[in-house]
Parts: sequence; structure tokens; C-alpha cells
Amino acid sequence: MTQETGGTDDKSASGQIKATREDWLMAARDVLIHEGVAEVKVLALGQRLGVSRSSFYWYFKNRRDLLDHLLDEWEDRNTRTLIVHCEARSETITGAVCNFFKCFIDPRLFDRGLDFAVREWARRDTAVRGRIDAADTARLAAVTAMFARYGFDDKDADARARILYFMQLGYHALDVREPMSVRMSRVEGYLRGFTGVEPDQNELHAFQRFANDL
Amino acid sequence: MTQETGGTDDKSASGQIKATREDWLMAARDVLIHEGVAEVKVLALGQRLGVSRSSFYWYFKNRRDLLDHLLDEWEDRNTRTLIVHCEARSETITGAVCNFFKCFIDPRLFDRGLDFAVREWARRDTAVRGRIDAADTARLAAVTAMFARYGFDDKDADARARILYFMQLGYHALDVREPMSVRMSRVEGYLRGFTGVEPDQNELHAFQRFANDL
DNA sequence: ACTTCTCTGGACACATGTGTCCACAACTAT
DNA sequence: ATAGTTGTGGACACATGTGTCCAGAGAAGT
Repeated sequence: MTQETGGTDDKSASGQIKATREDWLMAARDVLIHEGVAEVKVLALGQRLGVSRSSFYWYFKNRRDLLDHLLDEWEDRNTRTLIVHCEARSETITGAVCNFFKCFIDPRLFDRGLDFAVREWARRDTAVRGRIDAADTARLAAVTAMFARYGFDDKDADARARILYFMQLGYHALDVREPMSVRMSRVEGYLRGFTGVEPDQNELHAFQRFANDL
Repeated sequence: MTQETGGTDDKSASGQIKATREDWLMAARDVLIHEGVAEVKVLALGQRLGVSRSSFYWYFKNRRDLLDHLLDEWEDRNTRTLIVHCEARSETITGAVCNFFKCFIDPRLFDRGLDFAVREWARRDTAVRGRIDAADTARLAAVTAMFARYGFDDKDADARARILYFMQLGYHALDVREPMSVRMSRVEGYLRGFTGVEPDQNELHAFQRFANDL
């Protein structure tokens, strides 16, 4: 067992190893996110890593095998994080929505690029489509339950959950890149719009501190 | 001048013509929408049309030429329609939002699939990215102005415009396909969520009639 | 009937991608 | 030292894509 099985990825592994399995996965993930599945090519990844394609076939059965791993990784991460944040305790609905926002503000919590790339991938692959449909259903249910916890009736919770979740996806779709300060200046208005409730100033400040500490 | 220059596309053109320029464009648009730019291939389109690739190079300079036409077509259509609908007169803000919704409910007004496909394309092409950024800016400005017309202050109009427009894009991103009746049942809640105003029943019914007549 | 214009098919050259095979270098274990 | 294990490189076979060239069929013009 020379090869690293996990943990941090040290570049110079064990001398003769030029590209670890994790290197291939990282490169592939990067291309998937920034250029789409169609561009995830063994040849190109190899060039990028300065390694011949043979190395790839040592670690992976074939291209599909690599893609499957990326998909598992995505499923393992994004949906769960989102659901946990929707379930987090809070005094008010505006505070709960702030928790939801945290996922989308902190790249460590929810990988926006990956989520969107998988969505695009799903347009060309029914298997992927099935998995993302399941993920969306689970996420929406969690957001709906969040609103319901604060007394919104079923219909209203449903509508607000959809507005909130879809709007966040739309934000992805546009690939909006604004400085954090601009984003923060909109939060108060967003909270009012999403919940119909006047946001508590303490919660607002707490959220802004969270954002600044990134 | 045997070839049609515009108007309706009659299949059997002039006998020896097997694929018109419009045929190539239609096929390409279809693939672009359903499978992404990467899949728009001269070879595959030719097979689909039952014609050799030579025919393609008669009508188009090269593949890029074809894609440029599709992009022009998109720009010419989606953004303008949306802006016009945002400017439409209405007694109330809820009615105005209904006008906005019309674009996304009637496929003849705004091509959701095309819009999204172009967005995906922009991830791999800076020129396309520039055009879609301009389109988004123009659309958002129109939606913001719409809210401002009904007395929302600048900050609120900005936040609500973003929520409304981004949410609609998120709806695309998910590629949600619900029956019209389900969609209509959500409208009232959406209107309340988006505007904070109780929707007028007459407007609501008018909108539902519009939807049913599709 | 003859020519001209339009469009199409087939061959060619070339580029880029996948996946397999095998020799071999560089560490590891004995 | 010697043998095995673990990655790597390079060649091969094959598939799929682009763009060019040119001969020629068919309709249209004279």
C-alpha cells in the first residue's frame, strides 16, 4: 500500500508516483465544474497532470468509472449539508432562513459549482437525472418543513419553500459573482421578501459576522 | 434564387433539395436545447436529416457560423419578450407579476430551454458569456423598474426583482415539469410571497384563463 | 438542346478521443 | 541481491469529429 487512501493529498507521494488517484479526481472535478461533463476527457486530464493516460487506467476502470465517483461525491455532500442546515434550531423563521443561506455563502458547506454542473450533466444522462430529481425532492421537503415549523400553513410553506430554493438555484444559474458586502446589503430585503416577516437585527448581525469570518 | 429566404419552412422545397438551411438550424436548435452545445455536431445533424455533411457546408461557413446564428436568434427573442411583458400596464403589482409569469408559461413567448442551453454554453465561451450577462442585466433592470412603478422603494424593488427573476431561473434549472393545474394552484401563494400583497381575485382568474387557453 | 446554377455524395487529410497491451523503471519486501 | 509490486510511457487499433475538394445529378434559364 504505497498509495494514499485518504487524508490530505501530498503532491510528491512516494517518488515514482506522478499522479495519485485523488489528483485525477480533483482535476476531473475541476473540469466538470468549470467546463461540463462533455469536457472531462482522460486525454486532457492526463496532459494537465503531466502524465500519460495509462496511469488513469491503473486507477479507474474507464471514464465512466471516474464520473461515477464524482457523482457519489456530490450526492454524499450537497444534499445532506442543506438538509442539516434546514433543520437547525432558530428562534424565528428569518433566523432559519439565515441558516439556509449559510450553505450558499460558505463554499465548504455546499459546492454550488458542482451542484450546477451535475444538473447540466443530468440533461444528457437519465441515470444522473434520476439522482438529482431525488435530491431536489428531499431538499424541497426539508425547506418546506422549515417554514411549516414556524407556523406557515401547508400551502404557504410550500410556496415559500419553492421561492426560496428555486431562487437560490437561479442565483447559481446566473453564476452571479458579487462582493460579499454587496450581497450582505441585500440580505435584509431578501429575508423580508422570503418570509414576509421583519428580520430581527440581532440575527442579521450574527449572520453578517458569519459571512465576514469566511 | 431557388432557396427560401424566409417565411414558413416548406419541407419539400424544390425537389432536389433534401435539407434546407432552416432544416439545419432547426435540428441544431433542438440538439442545443436538449443535449447542449457540445453535442451540436455537423456529422450527427447530417445523419439526422439524412444528408451528407457537404450540404451543411453549402449553407454555412463552418460549425461556428451555425452556432452564431442560433445565438443571434436567442438574443433577438427571449430578452425582448421579457422586457415588453415587464412594461405592460396593470392596475396592481400582482397583476404585473402575472404578466411577467406569462412569458414563462407560454412557450411561444419565451423559450425556456433555449435560454438555459445558452446559459450552459456560456460557461465554455467567453463571448457567449458576455452576451448573456448583458441580457441578464437588462432583464433584471426591467423587473426592478416594474416593482418600482408600484411604489416599492429602491432597495425593496431590487430585492424583490432578484427574488422573482432568480426564482424563475431556478425553476428552469430544475427543469420542473408539473401539470398546468398544479402550477396554477401555486400561483396565489407565489404572488403573495413575491409581492407581500394580497392578490386580486379578478386578476388571478384572468391569469388562470390565459393559462388554460394555451 | 445547351448551359448554368444549386445542392449533394464520396473521398481525402487531419485532429482528437477511448481503451488495450506490454515493456520497463522505481520503489518494497525478503 | 533478488523477486515482486506499483505506477508509467508508448504503440496500436479503432471510433468519431471537422473541413476541403471535386465530380455530378437535377432543376431552371436561354
